[in-house]
Amino acid sequence: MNKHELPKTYDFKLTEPRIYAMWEAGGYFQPWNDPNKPDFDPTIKPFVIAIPPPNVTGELHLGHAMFVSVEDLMIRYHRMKGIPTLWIPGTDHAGIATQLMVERHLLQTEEVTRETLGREEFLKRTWEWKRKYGSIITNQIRRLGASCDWTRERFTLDPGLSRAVREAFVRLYEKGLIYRGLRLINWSPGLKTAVSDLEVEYSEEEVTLYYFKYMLKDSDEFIPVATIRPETILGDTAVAVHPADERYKKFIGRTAIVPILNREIPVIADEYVSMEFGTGALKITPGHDPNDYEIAQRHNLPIISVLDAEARINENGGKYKGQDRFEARKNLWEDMRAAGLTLKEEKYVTTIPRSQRGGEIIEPMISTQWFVKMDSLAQAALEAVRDGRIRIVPERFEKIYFNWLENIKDWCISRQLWWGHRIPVWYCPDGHMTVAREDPTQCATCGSQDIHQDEDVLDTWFSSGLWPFSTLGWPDETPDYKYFYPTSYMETGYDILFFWVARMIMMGLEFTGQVPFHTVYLHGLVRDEIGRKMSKTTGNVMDPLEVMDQFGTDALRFTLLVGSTPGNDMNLSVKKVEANRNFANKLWNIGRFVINAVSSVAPQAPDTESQSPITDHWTLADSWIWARLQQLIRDVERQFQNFQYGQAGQQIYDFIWSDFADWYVEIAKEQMKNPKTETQTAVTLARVFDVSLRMLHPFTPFVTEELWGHLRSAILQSPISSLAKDWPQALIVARFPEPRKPEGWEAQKITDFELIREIVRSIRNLRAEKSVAPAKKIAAIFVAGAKTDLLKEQSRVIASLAGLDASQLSIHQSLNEKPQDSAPLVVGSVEIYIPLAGMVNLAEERARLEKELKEAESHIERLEKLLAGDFAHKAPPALVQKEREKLASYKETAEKIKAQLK
RNA sequence: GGGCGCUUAGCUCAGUUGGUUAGAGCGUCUCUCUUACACAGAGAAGGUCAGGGGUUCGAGUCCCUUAGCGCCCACCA
Repeated sequence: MNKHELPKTYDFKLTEPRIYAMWEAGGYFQPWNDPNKPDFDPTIKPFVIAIPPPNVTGELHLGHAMFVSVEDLMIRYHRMKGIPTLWIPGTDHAGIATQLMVERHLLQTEEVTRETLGREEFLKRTWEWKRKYGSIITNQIRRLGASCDWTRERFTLDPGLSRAVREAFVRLYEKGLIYRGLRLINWSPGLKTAVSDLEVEYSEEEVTLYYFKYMLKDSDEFIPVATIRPETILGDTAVAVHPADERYKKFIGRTAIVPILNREIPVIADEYVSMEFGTGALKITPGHDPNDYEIAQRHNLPIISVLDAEARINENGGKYKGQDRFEARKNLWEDMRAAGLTLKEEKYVTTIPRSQRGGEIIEPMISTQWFVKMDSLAQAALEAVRDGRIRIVPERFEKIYFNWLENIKDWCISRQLWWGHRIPVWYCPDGHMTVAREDPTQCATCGSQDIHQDEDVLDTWFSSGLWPFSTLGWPDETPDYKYFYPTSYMETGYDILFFWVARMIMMGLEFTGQVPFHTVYLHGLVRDEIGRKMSKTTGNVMDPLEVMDQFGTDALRFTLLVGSTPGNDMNLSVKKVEANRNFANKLWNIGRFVINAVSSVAPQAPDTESQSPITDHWTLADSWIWARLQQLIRDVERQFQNFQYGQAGQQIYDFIWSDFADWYVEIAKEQMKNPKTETQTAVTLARVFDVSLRMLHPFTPFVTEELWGHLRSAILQSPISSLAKDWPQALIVARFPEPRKPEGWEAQKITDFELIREIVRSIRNLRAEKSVAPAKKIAAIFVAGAKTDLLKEQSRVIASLAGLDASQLSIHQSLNEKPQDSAPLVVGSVEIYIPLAGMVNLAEERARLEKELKEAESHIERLEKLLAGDFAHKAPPALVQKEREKLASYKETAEKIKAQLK
C-alpha cells in the first residue's frame, strides 16, 4: 500500500557505502563557509579538528576506530549546530615504521637490502609503495564514517608540508634553538639510528649482576665493583668511590688497571656514588652510560666508545673487536674468571631500556646528532595550559603534562634513516654549515660548490608537531590558514600526549604565536574484554573491519562512544557491539512503524503548523513523550558541553528504547485507531523520531541518515508534509535540537503519565504472577479518588497496555464495599481490583499486601525521620517539598493497604 | 623513588557542581512468534557501591587511611 516498504532487518552492508558516497558527493564534508569562495564571511567562527594522521602504510586498528568515532561525533555535532566545520584528514610518513616495512618487503620479494639499492633507489621504491598502499588506510577511515574534508587531505611528505618543515627547522636554527653536537644519545642497534628519550621504554627484568676486582696498579689490592654490562668494562675510564667512604678513601688518586686490556685509569671520588649500594664503588664508562657521562664531564675524563652502530665491539675493545655485545660480555667474563678477577654473580632485577619499535636493548652511545633546545619552548607550552588558553580533558592529564615539560631534556631530532624529511643542512670540505630553506648551490660561508647535504632525516614527530598549521598552508598566510587556524579541539589518545600533543603546542606557539587548539580531549586505550592490551602475540586483536562486517559501523562506533569515559581505557567485547547492532535494528523498526503511521494519515488531515503539541486534543501520552524529549535535549546538551559523550549516548538510547518504543509507540498503536487522534499521533511520532535521529546522528550516522531520508520523504508525501518543509536534503546538515526552557505543563504531564505507567506495570506484574494468559483480557475496577478524571481519560490506554477488557472496566471515585474475589492492588492513591474468579488465594493476597505495606512503612519511617531532622531547614526548599510529597503519597498508599487488610 | 587511575549486580561497565534505601548491556529464571522489531515483547531474581575513619542535615559521589590491580614518570652500578 505505501511506498515505504522497508525490510524487517536493517541492512547496514548495503546502506553504509551508499550513504557515505552520498555524503561525499554532496560536498557535506566541506565547511559551508569557505574562505576560498566569493561569498565567504570571515566573521563566522569555524570549528576545526586536525586528524591525528595515521601511518600511511598502517592498518586500521581499534585505536583508529576510537579516534574517528569521537572526532566524527564532535565534528557532526558542530556541523549540525550550523557552524562551518572542518576536519582535516591526512597521513603520516611514519619514518621508522614505513622504512622497516618496505625494507622487509624488499628483502622478501627481491632479496635486496636498502644498502644494496642505495638511497635514491630505495626512496623511489618507498614512494611507489606509498602510492600503491597509501590509500588503504584512508579508505578504512572512510568506512568508519569519518566526515573529513577529503579535498583537503594532506601527507607529511607533501611539498607544502615539507616546506613547512624546512621553514621550521631554519627558523629554530637561526634562533639558536637547534644545534648539532656530540652527545650521549639512545642508540637503537637494530634500527641503526638514534632515537629520542620518548622512544625508549623501560621494562623490569631479571639480569645478572657481575662482581669483579678492579686491581690497583703495582699492588695486590683491589676495589670490588659490580656491573650488569661487563662488556662496558672495555670502555671504562675511571673507578669512582664516595669521598667519605672509609673503605676506599685510601685508594682515591691511585691508578687502577682495566681487566684484560690493562689500560691504566684513575680512582676518583664523586659524591654521586652511593656507599650503601652494591660494593660502594662504581666503574665509569662515559661512552655508554648517561650517569658516567656526567661524572666524566665533572672530572675531565676521556670518553671511550667501544661499540659500533650494530653494537659490536669496535677497535677500542682489543681482541673482542667484532664480537656482538652479548657475546663479548660472555667472553670477557670468561677471560676475567680465568685471570682470577671475578668475585661473584647474582640475580638482580632492574629496569632495562628497550626500543619502542624494535624491542632490542637500547645502547647509550656518543654520537653527533641534531637537537632542539627545549627550555624556552617548554616554558611557553607550560604557560599556555597554566593560564587556560589550552584546556586538557580530563583535567588530571594537565599534571602529567606539567611534570613532563618541567623536566624536559633537549630533543634529539636526527635519525639515521632515509625515509623522511632530510635535514636542510649542507657541509663544505672546510666544515662550514649552510642551513637553508632552498637547496643551496654553494657554501654560504666560503662559496665552495663542493657541498653535500646532511645524510640524516628528522624525527617523524618533528613534522607531526607542525600538523595543525602545516596542513592549512603555513608558512604562507593562505585563506585556509587565516580562517581555520587555530584549530578547535585536539582529540587523541593519552599515550601520545608527550610525543605529539606537547610538541604541537610548543611548535604552534613558537611558529604561529598562537595555541594550535584550545581544547585537548584525550581518550583511553581500547583493550580486550578482560583488560589486556591487544597484541598480535597474545592473539586477542580485534579487527575493526571484521567487527564492522559483522555488526555494522554504527554498532562499533556506538560501542566505543558509550560506556567509555575520557582518558580511561575501555574493555571492548564483541557482545557489546552485538547489543548495539541490536539497537540499530531496534531503531530501524521504530522507523518502520513511524513511517508507516505517517503514510497512513487520512488525506483530510488537519494542518499541523502548531509547534507545541499542547492543545486541547493532545493526549497525555503525546504531551508526556514531548516533555520527556525536551528533558532529554537539555540533558544531552549539557553532556556535550562537558564532554560526557558516553553519558549523552546512553541517555538517548534509553529514551528511544525505554520511553519512545516501549511506551509511546505502544500507545500510539491505540491512538492511531481513533480518527480523532490519528493525525496528531502520527505527527508526534514523526516529530519525536525526527529529533531522536538528529540527536543520535553524531553517534550512529549511517542508520540515522538512512531512516531520516525515508521519514522525510514519507512526510513530504503525506498530508502532514508541512512538518518537513524546512528540512534539508540530508540529516548530516539538519539542525541538532536546541534545548528550550521547560514549560510549566511539562512536570505535571510527566507525573501524571508516571502514575499511568505504574498502574499498567502493577497489573502486568499481577498477571505474570497469576499466570494469566497473555492474550486474555481481564476485568478491573479502579477506585481512584482525586485521580478519577485522569484515569477515566486514560482508561483506553491502560486497558490496551495492561490487557484489560474495556467493557469490564470501571472507574470510581470511591466504593463503599470492596469487590469480592478480587486481587487488590495499590498504586499511589489508586486502588485496583482485579476480579480473578477462582484464582484469588486470600492468604497469598494478604502476604503480598503485607509486603507492600512493610515497604511503604519503611519509607514513611525513613522520610519522617529525615523531615524531622535538620534536613527540613538546611536542604533546599524544593527538595524538602519533594520529600514531603513523597511522604504523603506513601502514607496514602499505606492507608489504602491497611484498609485492604482489615 | 615520585605521580595517576581503577576496585559499583554472576560478567563488562555507566553514574562530574554531594540530594536520598544505586543504573545499563550481557548472562540467569518465567511467560509470549500480540498486525515495527524474537537482533523482539512482558515479568522476575541479583549489589552492606574494596576495607576503615572523617566532613555534612545528607556521601557511590568530597577528605584521610589501608589493601589489591593497572598505568605513567624517574640515572642508582
